[in-house]
Amino acid sequence: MAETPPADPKSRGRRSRPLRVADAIKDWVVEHGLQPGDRLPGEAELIEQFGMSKGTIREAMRLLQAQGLVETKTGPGGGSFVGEVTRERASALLANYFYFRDVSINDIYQVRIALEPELAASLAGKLTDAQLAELEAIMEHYAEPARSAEEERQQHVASLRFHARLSDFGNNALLGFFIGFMAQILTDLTVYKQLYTAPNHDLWQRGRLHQIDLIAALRTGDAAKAHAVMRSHMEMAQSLMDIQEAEVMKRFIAE
Amino acid sequence: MAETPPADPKSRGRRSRPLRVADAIKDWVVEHGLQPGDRLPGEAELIEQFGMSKGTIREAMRLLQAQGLVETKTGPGGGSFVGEVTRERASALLANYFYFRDVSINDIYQVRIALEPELAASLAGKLTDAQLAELEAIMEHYAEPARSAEEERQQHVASLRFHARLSDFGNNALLGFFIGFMAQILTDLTVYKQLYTAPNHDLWQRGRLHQIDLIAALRTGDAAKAHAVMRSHMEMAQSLMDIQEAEVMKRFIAE
DNA sequence: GAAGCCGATTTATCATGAGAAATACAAGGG
DNA sequence: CCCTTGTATTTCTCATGATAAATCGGCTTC
Repeated sequence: MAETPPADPKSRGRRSRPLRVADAIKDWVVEHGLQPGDRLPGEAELIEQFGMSKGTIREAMRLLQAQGLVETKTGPGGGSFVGEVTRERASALLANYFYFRDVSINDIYQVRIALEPELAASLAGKLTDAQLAELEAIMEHYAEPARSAEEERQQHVASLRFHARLSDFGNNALLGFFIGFMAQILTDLTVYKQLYTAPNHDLWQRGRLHQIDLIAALRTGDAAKAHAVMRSHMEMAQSLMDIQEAEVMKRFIAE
Repeated sequence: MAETPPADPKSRGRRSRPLRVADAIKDWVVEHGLQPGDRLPGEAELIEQFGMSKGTIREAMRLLQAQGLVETKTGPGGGSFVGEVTRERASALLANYFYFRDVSINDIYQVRIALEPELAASLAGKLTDAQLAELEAIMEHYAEPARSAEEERQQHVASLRFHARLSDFGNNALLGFFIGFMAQILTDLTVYKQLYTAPNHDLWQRGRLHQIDLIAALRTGDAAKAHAVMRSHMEMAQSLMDIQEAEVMKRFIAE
């Protein structure tokens, strides 16, 4: 139980020492099937095991920390722990990839139009009453039409939270992440870039009806209906957004 | 031009110093619009600018390095440079997120079925002759039925490369990444987990016809046909794969 | 004159030790 | 009983020096 990572990465390779130490620790976590929250050996132990200096070990831990694989705490009972890679963190890391690549709002909606109806259909008849209630609670945030740009923005953010929660309820983690990632990007764009500033009563009404219909279809288990409603909803949302051209993902560099 | 990052992150905050230094460097890159390959200040300069010790600065650089945002080289003209976040690296970082979450082959195919036809349709009539030729060249790798499990595996990998290249040709970087990510995961599963070991002449023939039809539809610009063919192809591939249940993404911890 | 070698220089990398900050837990005072 | 205070533990930060890696430029050689 008091086992510690193997000391072999001392062997000369082209990779730097911190990289090799990080590799060794990752392998060690995998082999021992450690779970998020489990404690890793402390700095002192690692120094002893690997026979390397404190700085090298610390740099290795920073590498792992940046990937969200470990978290460190000071104090008694502190140390390094296997980290929980949250969706937020994974999204932030992924956003780096898009920093130097142009992604327009329309690009995001091309993917949303393909994925969101798929999710809705697969969730029809599978949600608990509590989950449906939570979704309806979120909808309360836009039960009334917005009377200002600021209110409109808040409603839009709430609407995106609706989609993000829906993606959490599915049992397909991959699909859930992709949808959640896009919802987060759009949320950030809405908040920081002040998107969506033109309240429109007619579109608000149609959007709200969509979600009411969607909830109903989800409740009754009508997959085809859920798919169709979500598709209409996405297409409407896209037509609202595509005024904004080539709004890119700049400024989304990870934490 | 010889400007260097601001020295303000010395201010006391809750975030650790390396984190604040990393933040400052990222902001500096963004503000100055630096491109991949551009040189960042050397260690010595950063030490001076931030008024922090070498170790702290190095830990900050390791944080950025782990995210693929900087690369370092030794020697004259060496130093730290703005890094290129490749699809491989972004995929590896994202794979960490799925390490503790079960993702089955069927989950991957649920997303592929939604996305790949969308990509094919949007690419119809938009590919150059050179791109079409490259795709046909990849298809040569499975022009003949496989006669062994090993050959079958190689053909499957080639087929995945076909999809990955197709995703590169689109002008939607988001859609391209998602598809490329899944192709990479499936490739790794095929190579390391020895998936797809049962050659089947009938299915091989149908799969090949799909891709021939797809190339034709892409060439003539028949978006609806491209969409339909790709959908059939994905559904067939899924039926081949779903023997493997709940094959998870373990062992895909980032570099 | 061109190609290949080789050392000088620049840069990151590794090591060590001392001390500061942060935190949990327990003991003492109101 | 609650609040404060002390103390042990652990990471975090700093300072400095020595080492290794990689490249540039001049030199030799053909």
